[in-house]
Amino acid sequence: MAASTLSEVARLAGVSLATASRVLNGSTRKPAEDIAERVREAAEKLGYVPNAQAQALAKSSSGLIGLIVHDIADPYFSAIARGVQEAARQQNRMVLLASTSGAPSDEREAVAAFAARRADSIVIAGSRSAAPEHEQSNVELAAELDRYCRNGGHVGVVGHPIVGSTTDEGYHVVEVPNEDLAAKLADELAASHEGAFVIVGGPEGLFTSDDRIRGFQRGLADAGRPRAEVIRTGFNRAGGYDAGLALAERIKASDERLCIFAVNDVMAIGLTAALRSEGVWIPRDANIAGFDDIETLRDFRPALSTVYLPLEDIGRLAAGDPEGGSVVGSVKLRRSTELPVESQAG
Amino acid sequence: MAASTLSEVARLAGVSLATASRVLNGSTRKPAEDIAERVREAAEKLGYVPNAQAQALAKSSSGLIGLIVHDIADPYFSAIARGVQEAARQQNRMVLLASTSGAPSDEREAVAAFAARRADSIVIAGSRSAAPEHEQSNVELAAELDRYCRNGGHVGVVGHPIVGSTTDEGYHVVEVPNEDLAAKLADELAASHEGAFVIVGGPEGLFTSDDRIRGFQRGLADAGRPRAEVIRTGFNRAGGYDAGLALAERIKASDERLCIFAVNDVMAIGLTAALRSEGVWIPRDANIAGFDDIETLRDFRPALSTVYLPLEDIGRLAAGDPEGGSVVGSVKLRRSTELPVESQAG
DNA sequence: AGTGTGTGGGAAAGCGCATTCCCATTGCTT
DNA sequence: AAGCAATGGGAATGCGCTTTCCCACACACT
Repeated sequence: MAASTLSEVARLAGVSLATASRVLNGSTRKPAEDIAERVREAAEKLGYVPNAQAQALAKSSSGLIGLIVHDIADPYFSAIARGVQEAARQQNRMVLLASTSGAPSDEREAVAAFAARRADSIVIAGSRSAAPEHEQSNVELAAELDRYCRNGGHVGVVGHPIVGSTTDEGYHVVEVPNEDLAAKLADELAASHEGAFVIVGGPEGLFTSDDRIRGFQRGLADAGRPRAEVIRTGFNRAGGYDAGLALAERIKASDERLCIFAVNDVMAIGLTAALRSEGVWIPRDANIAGFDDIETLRDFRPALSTVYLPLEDIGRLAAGDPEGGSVVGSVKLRRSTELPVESQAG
Repeated sequence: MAASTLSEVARLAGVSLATASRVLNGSTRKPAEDIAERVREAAEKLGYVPNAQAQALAKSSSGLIGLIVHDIADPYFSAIARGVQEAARQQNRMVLLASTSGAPSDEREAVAAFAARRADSIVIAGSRSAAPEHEQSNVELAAELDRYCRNGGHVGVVGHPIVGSTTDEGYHVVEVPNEDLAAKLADELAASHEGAFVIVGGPEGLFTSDDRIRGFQRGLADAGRPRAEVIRTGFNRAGGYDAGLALAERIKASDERLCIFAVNDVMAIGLTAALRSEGVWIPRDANIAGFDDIETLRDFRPALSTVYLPLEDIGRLAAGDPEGGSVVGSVKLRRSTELPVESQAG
């Protein structure tokens, strides 16, 4: 990646380095117009592209925003990424991407890499995990982030603060009202569903999942309904699918009508697919609700009852949109939790 | 983003800058173990994080891969992004992201920004457009890329070469057999569908779309079928939806059975949604096929006949996976293009 | 005419690091 | 024991740029 340099431009234009710099890369001092023109011409002729690395080094600000997600191909994360990307564009920065499949140790590595690149800020979008096997890595991650913040970095976290983090200067958490929204969802579902509820959740310790489970249970309790049974599985489509296979048995074996809450849409889709493959129809034989209101899945039928989350805004906020704002979601009741019409119910 | 520097570490460890550098950032020369240990201790104590910018400047290689997509939240692109991300990880690099909504002028800007950051390579994933209003921007984009390549950059393009590009050193196109696969799809569909075909394509000039249209027409011709009518619309869900609304009228007005090929899955989904909202059922009243076999949409029902594309591999290849490999897709016939069972046909 | 003020270009000092070159030391060889 | 290569640490240079400081000059003022 060799390219022509500022000093080449300066030489060709017959001016000093300082002048060339002032002309080409916005400074407070504006050289005379005739000189400026000569410099611009020279730059054009040489195909000069300023070296951002060198600029960053000289003025110690890289114009980079680091984004950490579990999986960029997951629609939940790609929606957030879009928001981050937009914010970056507005701030005239660029987004550095890191996917970690959720392992805190990978996240730590990513933070270190971002810190090495002197990213101006870091956005961590994946859900935090309090699982015992992650404890050690979490501590290290927290340490890495603290160090980053102490050195003047800004970090925006979606959902929950990093476990064990001590600093809070430069620290910024975008609170997602997972628990409240899940409670509200439970409440609204309880209004139309009389049977039992089952929750299909992610692995124990995953905050996002746990929050939604807790909220849902609270909502049920407030509505005077018994606690729902919780099935633990993977926090992705495959997890939902597995749970679906297990539940299909139960549904076919009894004639109790179940309302199943999968803690995210992608899981709900997997769940539905499994049930369908076993001959269980939604909403004929059971009800299903999800969470996130993923855009790509809205055309899915039966339309999924879910909770809308402004993912793009969340990304924007985490990336430090100066406008600020807070996260409000809303419950979307759709066909997947309607009572079956009599004529279909056979 | 101030942080402790190598020279601080060196001073604390009581060694020279050179030695500290050799210890901490893999060099061919390995200092003695006791000294190395002292340096590492000092680094640890100071929380030293090497400045990648400075390293890049010193050894002129940034470890960055630039990725340009139309929209990171589009599942097509996020799947490719995942592949790029993986390749980057293997190469020990990081991914710089840029979304451009498909405007060549934005793409040019992104390339310039990547060049400024001295990205080692650039991956351009969005489809090229030959639309007249983009002509000027395309020329500029090509120029920018040529310059980047001339300066030693590598670029990987998915699908088609940049219009008007002259260089080919460092230039690398991942060919996607859109046309052939579309032809094959048409061929297989022609085997079971007797009525007319309609193609819902993107705007004229968009290569990916045009290729698929051309291929589909060729496939029809080879199967001895008349050319399909082509409807031009947006290359996204909204475009598909609009086309669906228009087609619903026609379908309801005649009793001819249509097979509609939407040039990508997301459009096909929009199309289906529109038809459904107008009371047209798939596959009862018409057939629909898409393209891409987007993972998230596979659970969609009626299951979409489509063409599988190894998007992740495509991303990996474009990012310069040393393993190489070529892109092979395959036709997936599913329920959306099956003939309706008699009992449903009423 | 002499001093003051402002204007605008240039020289040079870093920013944090890799790397080349140099030199002192050590351990061998004959 | 003298001469040699090999080993390993340090000084210094440069990567490309920004920015401070300095200086020459032009103009206006008393």
